[in-house]
Amino acid sequence: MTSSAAERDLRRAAVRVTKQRVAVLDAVRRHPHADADTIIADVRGELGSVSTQAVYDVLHALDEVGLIRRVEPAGSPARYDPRVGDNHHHLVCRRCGRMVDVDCATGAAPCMEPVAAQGFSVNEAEVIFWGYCPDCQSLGPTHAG
Amino acid sequence: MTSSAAERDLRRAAVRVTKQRVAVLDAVRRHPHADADTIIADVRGELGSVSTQAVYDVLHALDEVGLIRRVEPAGSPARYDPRVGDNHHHLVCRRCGRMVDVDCATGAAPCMEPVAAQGFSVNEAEVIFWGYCPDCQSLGPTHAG
DNA sequence: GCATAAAATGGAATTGTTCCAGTTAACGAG
DNA sequence: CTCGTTAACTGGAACAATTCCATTTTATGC
Repeated sequence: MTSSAAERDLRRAAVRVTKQRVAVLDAVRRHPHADADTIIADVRGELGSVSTQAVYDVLHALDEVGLIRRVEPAGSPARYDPRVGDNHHHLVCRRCGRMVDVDCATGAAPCMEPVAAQGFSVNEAEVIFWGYCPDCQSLGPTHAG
Repeated sequence: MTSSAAERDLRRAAVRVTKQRVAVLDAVRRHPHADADTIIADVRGELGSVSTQAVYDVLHALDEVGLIRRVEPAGSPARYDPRVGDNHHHLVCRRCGRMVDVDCATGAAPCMEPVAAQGFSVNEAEVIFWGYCPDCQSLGPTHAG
């Protein structure tokens, strides 16, 4: 088996390369914004078996070295985003939970403005837009309307 | 005991007024951005005893009628904010979890811009600024640096 | 190949929150 | 102001997502 993209990226990030790690990174890339359960299921499909713990460990490790990004919308388990290195934001459907990327529409990181508000030193602005995805608009809100 | 502010607000919101509800609303107002545990402890201090469930129920009810607002920063239990009706955002300390309100610094709801992005209909923009509070800046990051 | 430290395993434990069935209490009608 | 209806509260069990722990396995440097 030749060196996959995931494998190279892991090696470059100076972390040990294991089949579990390669599989998890590939899974996140195949399913952008998926939750841990989805990743675990996908990885099990690839490798036959992996411990739940291993997947959580890998997701943390990948997040730490910046190969993936953890996003945690209110009321949802954590999601994992393979797109990193830019400061894009997210749009989440209130009904089905679907999540898509959005570039900061008003320019470069407009929301970083209040850098020194109340004596805080701010280094990240996390923006989540809530609404309804195309499929769910017709159906109307199920709850939390 | 005369009708308290909390009591009046509840009545106006057309929900039943119970001592638990009054106590919870007062507790949230006394401790802005507190989590459920803190509210439960405070309410128990006031009333002697309340079921955990009752407090959760009330918090949900108050959120639903718009008397409080639920905020859920990543990695933290839900917090409850008594300030409602405006679209202010939050600043959260990575070290101690302290949360403060911030008005949207770049004008009126600048982050609502991508209203129709990708076919979604957006009706809320949630912004969380991450950084270090004045007290924690000197101490440096404990983790997640 | 061998040593060693990092990663994976499996199982139990936590945390925050919700579900459920039964009891209590608020409040509108009489 | 008593009664009935229905919402709210109680207590206890259940749950989902995640983490902790001790042990075993495995990737990588020498």
